[in-house]
Amino acid sequence: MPETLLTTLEYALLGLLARKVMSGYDVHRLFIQTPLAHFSSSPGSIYPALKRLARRGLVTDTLDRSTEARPRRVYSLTEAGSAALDAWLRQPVTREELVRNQQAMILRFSLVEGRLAPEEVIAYLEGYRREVVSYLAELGTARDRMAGSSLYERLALEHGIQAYEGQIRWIDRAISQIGERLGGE
Amino acid sequence: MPETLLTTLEYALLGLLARKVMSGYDVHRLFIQTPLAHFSSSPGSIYPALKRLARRGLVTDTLDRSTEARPRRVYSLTEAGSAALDAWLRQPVTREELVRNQQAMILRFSLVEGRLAPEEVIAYLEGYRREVVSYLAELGTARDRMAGSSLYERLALEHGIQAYEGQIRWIDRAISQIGERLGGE
DNA sequence: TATCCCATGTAACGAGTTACATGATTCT
DNA sequence: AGAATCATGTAACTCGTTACATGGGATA
Repeated sequence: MPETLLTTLEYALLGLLARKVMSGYDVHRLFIQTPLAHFSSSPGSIYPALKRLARRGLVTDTLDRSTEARPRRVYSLTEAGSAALDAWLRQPVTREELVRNQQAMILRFSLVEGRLAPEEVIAYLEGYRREVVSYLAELGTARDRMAGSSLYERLALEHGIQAYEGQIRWIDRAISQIGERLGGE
Repeated sequence: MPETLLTTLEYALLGLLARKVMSGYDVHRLFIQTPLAHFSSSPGSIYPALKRLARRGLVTDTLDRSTEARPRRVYSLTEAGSAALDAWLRQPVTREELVRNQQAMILRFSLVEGRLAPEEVIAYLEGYRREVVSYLAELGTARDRMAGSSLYERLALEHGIQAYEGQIRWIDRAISQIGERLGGE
């Protein structure tokens, strides 16, 4: 039913809260420190996003007074939040995402541990691969039509093409590594 | 003086209008047809952006009644617009852009024809390369610190690392091709 | 004592998205 | 005649950004 009702940031928060309970400030520090999924670490985005998730019933907030003098507002996933996260993780890569929202695409992959079976992850990557191949075909014909353009425009298009070709190589490696883990058990 | 006062879309519009006079609808069609710089083609973004540029004096609009029954509102660059475009084209790649706004980075490159000297373009690419190398070093240490993470998280980080490595290869090729053109004249 | 970091937020603003609106022209 | 396309826009909404505000605890 819900296709993509939440923003990428909100799904990222669900994914983080699925692992451990966190406060807004914990998220803030994580976004500053880790290069994974480079979101804005500004409180003006994080706190409102957590509030929206709470309003929708996907997370609950509790005031933790135990540890420190000042209470921390910590958030944890609800059942509904967990379900929404899983539904999102199972969404295949679309052309739209490939072109405009690669961040979401790879974020989703990075959050599947313990939530999707390895076979499902491989299926996700195979769908991703199909989209890249199909888009590369389109970029190839675009390149052929570009004979009259400037060197710089052609190089810019090459930049995109080579980036997607690199993604295919990554996908193939990833699939084989996940397969190894499957076989090795 | 103006660092980045305009949005990426607005700079893209300046770059297009630098080549030829266009109407909002022309831009719309271009964004639909070409894979270069995949912006939204919705009129709700294009028309307001053109109006903003006009309000700032970077473009002028004139009603073209000659060609068709319904007048088309066509936009052309002003001197100030041309200067703003050039200033933007000369801005080196920053870490921030590398991580969060690659679109702008490559868009800028694709628009330099006839506006920047090949030597300037090569300098731009060398700056771009330095930023990638420096960021890759950081990602490498992040990977080393990730020993405890899941296979998927590590693969997600590899995705980023390999993408940036691919960019270095593209930069080197681009520099040598531009150099060839320089030498061949 | 003053200043920095922890930790939480709010307010104003700007830009993009979606959806709607309009009317003319060309195609079927 | 009706549908699709050309061509221009507007309105409502949401989200993210920037900047500001607050106040406790630690450090100089």
